[in-house]
Amino acid sequence: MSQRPTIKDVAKRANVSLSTVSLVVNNKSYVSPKTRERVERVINELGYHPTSSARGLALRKSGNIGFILTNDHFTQSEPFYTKIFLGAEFEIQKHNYYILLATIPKQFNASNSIPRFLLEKNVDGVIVAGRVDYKMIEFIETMGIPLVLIDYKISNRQYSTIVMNNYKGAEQAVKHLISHGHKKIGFIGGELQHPSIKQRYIGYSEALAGAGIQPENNWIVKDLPDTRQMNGYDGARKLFSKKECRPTAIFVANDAMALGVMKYCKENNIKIPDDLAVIGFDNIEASYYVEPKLTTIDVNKEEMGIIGVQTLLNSIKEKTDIVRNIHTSVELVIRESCNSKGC
Amino acid sequence: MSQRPTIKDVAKRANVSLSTVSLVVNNKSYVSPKTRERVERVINELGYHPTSSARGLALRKSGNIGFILTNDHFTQSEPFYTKIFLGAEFEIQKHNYYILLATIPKQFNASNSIPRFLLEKNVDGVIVAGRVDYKMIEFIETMGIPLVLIDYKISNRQYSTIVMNNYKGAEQAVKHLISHGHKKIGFIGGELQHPSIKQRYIGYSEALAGAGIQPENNWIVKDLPDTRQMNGYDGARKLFSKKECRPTAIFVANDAMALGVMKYCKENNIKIPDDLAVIGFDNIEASYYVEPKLTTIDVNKEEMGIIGVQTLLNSIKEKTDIVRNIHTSVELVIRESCNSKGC
DNA sequence: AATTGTTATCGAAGCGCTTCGATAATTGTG
DNA sequence: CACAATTATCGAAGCGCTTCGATAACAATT
Repeated sequence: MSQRPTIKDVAKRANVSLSTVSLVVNNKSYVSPKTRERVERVINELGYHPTSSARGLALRKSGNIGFILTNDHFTQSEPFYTKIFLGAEFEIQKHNYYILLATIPKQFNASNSIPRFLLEKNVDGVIVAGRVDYKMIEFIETMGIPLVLIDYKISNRQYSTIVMNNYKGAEQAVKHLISHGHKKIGFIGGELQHPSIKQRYIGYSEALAGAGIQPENNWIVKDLPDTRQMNGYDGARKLFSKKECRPTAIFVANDAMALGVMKYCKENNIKIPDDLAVIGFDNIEASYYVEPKLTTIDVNKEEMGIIGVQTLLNSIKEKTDIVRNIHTSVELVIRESCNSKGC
Repeated sequence: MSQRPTIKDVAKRANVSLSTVSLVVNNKSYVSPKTRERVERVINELGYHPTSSARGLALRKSGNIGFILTNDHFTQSEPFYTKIFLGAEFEIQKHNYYILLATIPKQFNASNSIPRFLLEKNVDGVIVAGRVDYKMIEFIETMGIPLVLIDYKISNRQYSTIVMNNYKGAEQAVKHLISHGHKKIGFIGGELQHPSIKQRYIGYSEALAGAGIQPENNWIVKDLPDTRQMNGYDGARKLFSKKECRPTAIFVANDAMALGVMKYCKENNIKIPDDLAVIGFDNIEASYYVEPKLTTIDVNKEEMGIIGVQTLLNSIKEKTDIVRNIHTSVELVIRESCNSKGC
């Protein structure tokens, strides 16, 4: 079984020195077109690929980046983080890096939760996806490793961050409702201290303001304890308990709650979209299977991963600590839940 | 900013040679307890960790193993493969390896679907999870890299394989029904050419035989085109269209179809578990949320990952090509869908 | 006391690559 | 045409580790 070829084999066969081969491979410095071409041919003939550990040793770089998330985020059935990871994985290939994935427990514990690649300094940078214990972030910071956060915004601290454009998504949703003639557009949401939800609420408010609509207080439910489906149900009940001047459309802060709203409507004979238009946010899988299909805002998860990688790689290249905050794109997906004409 | 310590720093500080430090770290050969202790102390003081690329270069091993699955498997909402990966990741840490994950398209294409870690020989072994294009397998084989398949059995070929114990699971399911007094126990399943489903059917048959029960043909539907929910629904319809001698219990070959069966029953006023006991297989998330909660067979996904890693690491250590076929454990989870007394 | 075996430590070579500085070949300039 | 500047190639050192073979110290056996 022949060993895989090394740079030496290539050099010998192409009748050049090791250095020249290396220069060709990394296309650096001056190499004449003839020799470059010859070396490249030999590389193809032999199927030569540089060994990453040798290269890593010489360059004092690992060629890896770390990807950290909590294991409950990773295994949740909505493949949100999985898709972010997929985007990252896709992008990283182009840059000839590898991703080392580490899942950590929700409760961080310095003695056993630290990914080995950090201890061994086997990564040139780290992506953290989703909320993790802040001590984890601190640890990475003290190691001086470039860091990018995806879908996790830490206020008061300066980290490069990739988040979806919640504001714009909300705005689009509301504009869509307005374009259908709706004027009485309600909002249902909870956990307003959560930055994403807050941005969605702001987007809602400003879109209305932009259209010259002054929302009434009883169109709005924003004191729900969290963003689960049952709270959407409760929110709808609260909202419809007040008889006077009901909204004809509702922007719900996420799909899970929107499903709850729809459930309430079904049970109370409120027809969607005829009596009430409903629009959600997130484009979870269930939003497609519910009856009627939910119109919602899609988040480009893969893009979040891609941009995350690009941002991290930039931070690795430049040595300065530029902090970038990026809002990734968001898209209205029109289905069946708000086809009504507003009244 | 002080560089991270190397083996040299440790040696100097502990007043020994590089070799001795290396021997301590890998605890090989003879080192006197005193020096060992001293070296270890210095290692802790400095926070020394060997650099994996240097080690990899010297040992001509990467210290990585590759984990390959198709991207649709990875992103499906039931986190089956994700959990297998998680188990693998958990186990690999103990052995000081890293996992490099690569997702490949369903349609294999030799020019761009080959994970980079294979081309660069940057892995010491590979795990393939779930069905992938056979050309992928062949490619790995020709590279002479140790390989373990998880949840993917290829007949006629000899690969180490980790699959759940479908036979035993089916047997347990049927025995559970029998223990509730059921004698007329039906089977609904499709895609019998699929090895897992086939094993489940065999387990069903033999469990009945073992109890001295001769199943009647019209208790059994096994010609469904695939294993999706709607086929379970259809299967139930077929089964209940024949009036004579209905089963009092059904073992459905997977939860998805079981859900379909339950839907049919609900629509046709067949009460579960009173009129009909239903048991599924897989323990998907929805099986917990359905009404009544589905009794089913749980598959230990993490264990599959763990055993997969152990098996692969064994193959890497021994140079011989021992082929191991392992059936991982499976567990009855009793919920609400077969609490009836059989008639 | 001489011989053998065991235990402990070390020096040096080598793993496959990058890169600095030296040198050689080529081209451009006045 | 002489000289400088540019382009092309190479040798050697070094990245941080493992390991072979040598040597030394010590213990056990005749």
